[in-house]
Amino acid sequence: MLNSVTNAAALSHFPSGATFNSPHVGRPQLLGATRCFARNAEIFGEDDPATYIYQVVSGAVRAHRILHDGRRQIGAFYLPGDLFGLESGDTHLSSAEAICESQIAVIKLNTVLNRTGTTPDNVRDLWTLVTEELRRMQDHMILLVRSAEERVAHFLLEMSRRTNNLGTVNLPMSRQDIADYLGITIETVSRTLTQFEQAGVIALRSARQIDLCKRSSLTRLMRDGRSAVDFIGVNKKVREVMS
Amino acid sequence: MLNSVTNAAALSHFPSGATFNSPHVGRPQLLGATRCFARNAEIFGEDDPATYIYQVVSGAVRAHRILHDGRRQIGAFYLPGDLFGLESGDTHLSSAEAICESQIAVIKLNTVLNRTGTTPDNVRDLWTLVTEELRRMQDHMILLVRSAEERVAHFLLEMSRRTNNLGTVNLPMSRQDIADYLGITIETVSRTLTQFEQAGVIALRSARQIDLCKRSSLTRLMRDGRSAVDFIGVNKKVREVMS
DNA sequence: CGCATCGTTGACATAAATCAACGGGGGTGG
DNA sequence: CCACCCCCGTTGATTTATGTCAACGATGCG
Repeated sequence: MLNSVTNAAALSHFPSGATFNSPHVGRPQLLGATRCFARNAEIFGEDDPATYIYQVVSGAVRAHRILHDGRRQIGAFYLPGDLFGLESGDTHLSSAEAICESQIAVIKLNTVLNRTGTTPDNVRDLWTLVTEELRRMQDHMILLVRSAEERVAHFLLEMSRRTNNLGTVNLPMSRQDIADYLGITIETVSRTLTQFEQAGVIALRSARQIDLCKRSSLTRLMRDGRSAVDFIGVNKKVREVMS
Repeated sequence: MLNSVTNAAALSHFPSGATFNSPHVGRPQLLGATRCFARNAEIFGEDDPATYIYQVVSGAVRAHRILHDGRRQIGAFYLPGDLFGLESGDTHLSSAEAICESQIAVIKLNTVLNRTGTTPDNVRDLWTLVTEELRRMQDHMILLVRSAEERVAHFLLEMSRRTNNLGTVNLPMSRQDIADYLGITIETVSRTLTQFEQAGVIALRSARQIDLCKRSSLTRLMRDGRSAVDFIGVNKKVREVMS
């Protein structure tokens, strides 16, 4: 079923986590076969043998782990162009599910590793691939020790950057997905978005479609920790500024 | 200065983050040259070019990033045998510092990548190396969305496992280091340890030397989220059980 | 022995979780 | 096409874990 027409050099041109300006337009398909997954369909499960690596062709994917207390932590979202399934030794560390109907390209990991082991250049490409994933994960780790406001602002900017990078962000995922990605509750996500909207920083066209009206406010929030909602928010910092 | 007597096959036998039973005893030295670093000396800085990879020979290392608000997040501790400096693309993502006086072995990354690019087996070894680091980072990410009690319990068990795996843990790092690693404050670390001690779960021989008296309590705390301090702690769950 | 650093403890503030109720939009079936 | 329903999202009231501020104590080094 899997058609191994690719090679590692080709792989290197699409490092996991890279930024794509027009994710849905035609781009060379990296891996041989593609499979279609329905909304919420499992692509692979935690502890499944890590036989394949994957690339999103269309749609969106979430990778998650279930915690002992039943909570779900989403480690990453993958958008068209992104490679995933690297976060693994012999078995996967996370489950991966399609967020919406998605086409996923697939190739055997062994094929990649075998073909890679021929030239230093190919090894370097593989190295780039995984260090990109490491970078993404480190950034996410840092995110999880920031305030809820900062996490949501970061999320909006990240989604914008990784999709069209324009003023409007289209979110394929639910509030629960966002909450589990950011390590906060669905209520806090909702409240924070409302705060941003009341401050004129964003506009909610619909729950899944958000305009970034004052991108600079979101960026500033990241940089110096000042609230993006400035004189409207409820944070201590903000109240001090108001008085 | 650097002596490249190693090869990638040798590398594979000491994946980053592997568990070592007797970390301080002699083990084949992986990399050519070793350098000695004083307490708090910087091994490499964030955004430094990622020219080398490193292995702890003796001592201990912390890798950290400084957040915009001045806080410091420690991404990992490295103990004797651990490889580090992999968390990088062209430049390092973190700074690395010696926690105490440490001997660090060093090799040029290029040397490793060039030597690796000869056989598929070597590539597989390199793959193992970085996926180990990915695993460690994912576990750490999960840690950061748990309660303070769970974080501290996890830390104690992790340190025990990674050092002698016996009943007594010797901590090379300060409370501030632990706090920055776990994403909580130094006060919360201290209070949690005191709680554990009052519950008889641990005993503090000194601040840096801790006996794990009831390892099962710590493990249970991780597994089902029940407080390790059981009928003594102050958590809601615990109070419910008491009533 | 004195000092500085590190760690502990206490009182209080606050961000976010929890519990609960309500609203609204989109898809389905009549 | 309309209406109903169900899920998803929002909002409000309250609780709680952890942060913050402050003082004190211990430990080890010079």
